[in-house]
Amino acid sequence: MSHPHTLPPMNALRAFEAAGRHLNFRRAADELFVTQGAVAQQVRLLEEHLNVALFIRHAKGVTLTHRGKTYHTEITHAFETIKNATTALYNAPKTVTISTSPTFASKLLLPRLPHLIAAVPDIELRTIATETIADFDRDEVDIAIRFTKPPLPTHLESAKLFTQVSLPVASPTLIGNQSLPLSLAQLQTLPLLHESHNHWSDFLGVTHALSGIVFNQMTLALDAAVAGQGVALAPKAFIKKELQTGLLIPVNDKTLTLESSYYLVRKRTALPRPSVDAVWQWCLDHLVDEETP
Amino acid sequence: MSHPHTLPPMNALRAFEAAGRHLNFRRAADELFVTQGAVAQQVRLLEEHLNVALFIRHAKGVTLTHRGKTYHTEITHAFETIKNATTALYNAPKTVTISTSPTFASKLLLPRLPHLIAAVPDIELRTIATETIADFDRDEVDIAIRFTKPPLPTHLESAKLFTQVSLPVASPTLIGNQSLPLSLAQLQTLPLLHESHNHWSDFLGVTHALSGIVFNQMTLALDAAVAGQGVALAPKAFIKKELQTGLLIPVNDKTLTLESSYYLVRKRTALPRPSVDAVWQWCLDHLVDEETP
DNA sequence: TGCTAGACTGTAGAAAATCTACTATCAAAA
DNA sequence: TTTTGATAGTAGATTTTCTACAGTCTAGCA
Repeated sequence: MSHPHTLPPMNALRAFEAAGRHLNFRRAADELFVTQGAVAQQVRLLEEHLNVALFIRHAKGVTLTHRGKTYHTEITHAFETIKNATTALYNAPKTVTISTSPTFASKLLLPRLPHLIAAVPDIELRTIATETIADFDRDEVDIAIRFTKPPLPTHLESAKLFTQVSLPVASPTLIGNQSLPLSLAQLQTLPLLHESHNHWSDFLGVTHALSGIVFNQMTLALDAAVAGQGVALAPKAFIKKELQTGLLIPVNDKTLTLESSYYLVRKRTALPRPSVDAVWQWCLDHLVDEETP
Repeated sequence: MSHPHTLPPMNALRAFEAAGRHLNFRRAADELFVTQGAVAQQVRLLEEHLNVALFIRHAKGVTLTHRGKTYHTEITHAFETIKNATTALYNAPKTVTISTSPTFASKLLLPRLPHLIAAVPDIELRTIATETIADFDRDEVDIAIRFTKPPLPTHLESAKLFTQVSLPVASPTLIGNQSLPLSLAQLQTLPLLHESHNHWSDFLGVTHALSGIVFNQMTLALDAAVAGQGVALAPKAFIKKELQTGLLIPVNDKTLTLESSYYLVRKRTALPRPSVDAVWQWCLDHLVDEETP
């Protein structure tokens, strides 16, 4: 007896589809890389399962019965759908998603993005720049750039990009004619530009509250510093250009090295991801700061 | 490496389809009557084959990735097609095809057809009445009624319906006031109605050509006899009604029994065919002539 | 903070399905 | 009549698939 609610055996269906298309078990077998007997067996199995004669066996080949013909048309349709969907999946552009902070994105990643795109032309890049850490799974993030410190969970693979070394910097217009370096005392007479993490206290070695403007993103604090609104405690890696062009200058030689560093992070996975590997490698080659290892 | 031209493993696809529908491997496993591990394994296999992550594994269940979602929609479609086609096949009316000669059809089968249809109400009956014997395979004939003699090929199953016993019959109007029975000599003075097989010679025990009208179907010869146009050599089983109603009467008591008989014939087949069995049985019950075994 | 329940992963061995390699048949064509 | 090209059938080998079970993870709860 047949069970109307169960699908027929899939492999038998596949054999039927090929056999019905070729109207020849041997050619169908060749297509499926099996022997003629295997196809004959699978077709017989399907006919028994459905309890319907699908083929008429002649001495020279087979033909489909009326009902077999109808059934074959629909089954072929279904297999076409599967084949197309699978091909589409293969041919879909490989997307790689990079999660990072807005500051890292605007200061280091985005300026180099054209170069990255040129390096991996077949890959569709997606960048998620969020203040709060993105979830690898929920957001389908392939590679994250995170400000953290070891040890990382074992299911994550990581590579250090650079240590965060921060300098007190200001616009030359703010310094005016004061002679550099400024002492810490002199420094505190200037407006301090804070980022949400309060690193000025550490830098200055004080515990009391410090006045100044608080920005929730480092980029904003840097923009403010460039605009001459105060002194920012800026990670060296983020202000290379400003230092080079003289838009910002260190007000003294003291630096603050934080315990956390910037790491490239990704989930370890069983599936090979050549596109992710390529982007990962590009990041290692172009985002590692040699001067602040 | 993946082979774009080969379909993915069918059973893995089936597991993926169920898992994606339930978004839960255990429930998918229950639906497929396997264990949760089997589904997990099949899904993993598919992901490896396609080299695409289809599911995101959380601690509490799974969700589809973007690409998994797209793929799942299409695969579900394909499986729906298969399920519908299969259901349609199950629910298609069972057709049974009977092949017979036009004479047998008009004299014995067609008059009883309403009764047969009533006896097997779910079955769609198809009757092929041809002078030349129909091909079981080409014409997809399930049951044939054939005038033949043993032995039949072993791949055919057969049951004898009746022996063909022929009588010389004529319309009472043709006989007029001649007294019955007629001698063979008297008989030969009347017009003889021939069917394409020339049985009159055998009946009369003569070798020379006999005059008369030749019909290519027995029914036509019988109609001619009823119309008083001559004497026909008619198989008893075909003229029961005419004898009963007196439209035809035997002109003497001599009969001709042919070597061949009417047989019910069908191909032996591995597939169970309850509808064919039912029609076969009805034929045995209602077409066997007890009087001419 | 620790526990529990529910969900997935991974793996070895068992079970089942599938394939191969034949041999047997069949009928059209030579 | 023989040959050829096709399918059927079958036993045993091979491959796939499943089960069973131990491990890991995490949300929710006490």
